[in-house]
Amino acid sequence: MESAFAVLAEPHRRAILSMLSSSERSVGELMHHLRLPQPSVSKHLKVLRDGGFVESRVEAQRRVYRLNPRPLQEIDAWLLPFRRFWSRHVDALEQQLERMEENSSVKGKKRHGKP
Amino acid sequence: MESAFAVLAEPHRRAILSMLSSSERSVGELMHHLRLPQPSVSKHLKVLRDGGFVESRVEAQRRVYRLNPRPLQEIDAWLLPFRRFWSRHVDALEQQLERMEENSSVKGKKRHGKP
DNA sequence: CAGGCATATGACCGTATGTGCATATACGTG
DNA sequence: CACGTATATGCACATACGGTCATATGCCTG
Repeated sequence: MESAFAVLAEPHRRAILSMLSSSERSVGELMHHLRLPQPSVSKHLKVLRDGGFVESRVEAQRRVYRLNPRPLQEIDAWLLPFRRFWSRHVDALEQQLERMEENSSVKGKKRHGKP
Repeated sequence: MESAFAVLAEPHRRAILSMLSSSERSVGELMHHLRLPQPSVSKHLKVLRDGGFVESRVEAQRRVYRLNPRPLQEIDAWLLPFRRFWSRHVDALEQQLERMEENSSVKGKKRHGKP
């Protein structure tokens, strides 16, 4: 698993993180919410653990998982240069859209025809 | 490809986006920088196009690609709830770290107790 | 119009990944 | 100590993905 993004590529894993952002949860709770068999949940949790997204606490037989924000903070940091980009280019993009509109309305067509 | 995160899971694609954040580039330029065969570059560009991350402009035989910030903005938006989480918990985490420090310095990375 | 450059697309292959099932492990309780 | 609950792990399988090679398409130039 090379990057935090690869971990987040999986919808169930994002769902787990979202659930954990509101509060800690046991595997059973996650399982119930996600409507996913327990082994799947455990495996996703392993990926999340290995990626540093979550940590677990043992509570009797339960493992209670909680969020660890660091990897998400790294993603936040990765976005930084792009934020500069889009704040610089907001107006340029709007102009671009206007140009596209007045230029043609057939943007869906793929010009593959042969002459 | 179900999500923007899946698109970003690929390191070469992130590299492409980073390159495009500084300026537009032709496929050839990207190819040269990434040291990747041209078909690979084109395929990654297709994924990025389908995901809305980039747009291309035709310039003679060249296709010049530029960044489209929207999908990245969506990711930025997805991070919002987590930002609230980590700003709420920064101090808690610091306390946690201090506790761990004063508790023991030999715990290392035990995480997976083996019997 | 032929030829060449720039890019896209298709087929094939090896590998990684998510899922399901079966099972192992750990813990609490009678 | 046997049993049930809660979670993790190993195996098998199908699928998706990235890389490579070969080829198609598009455009420019002589």
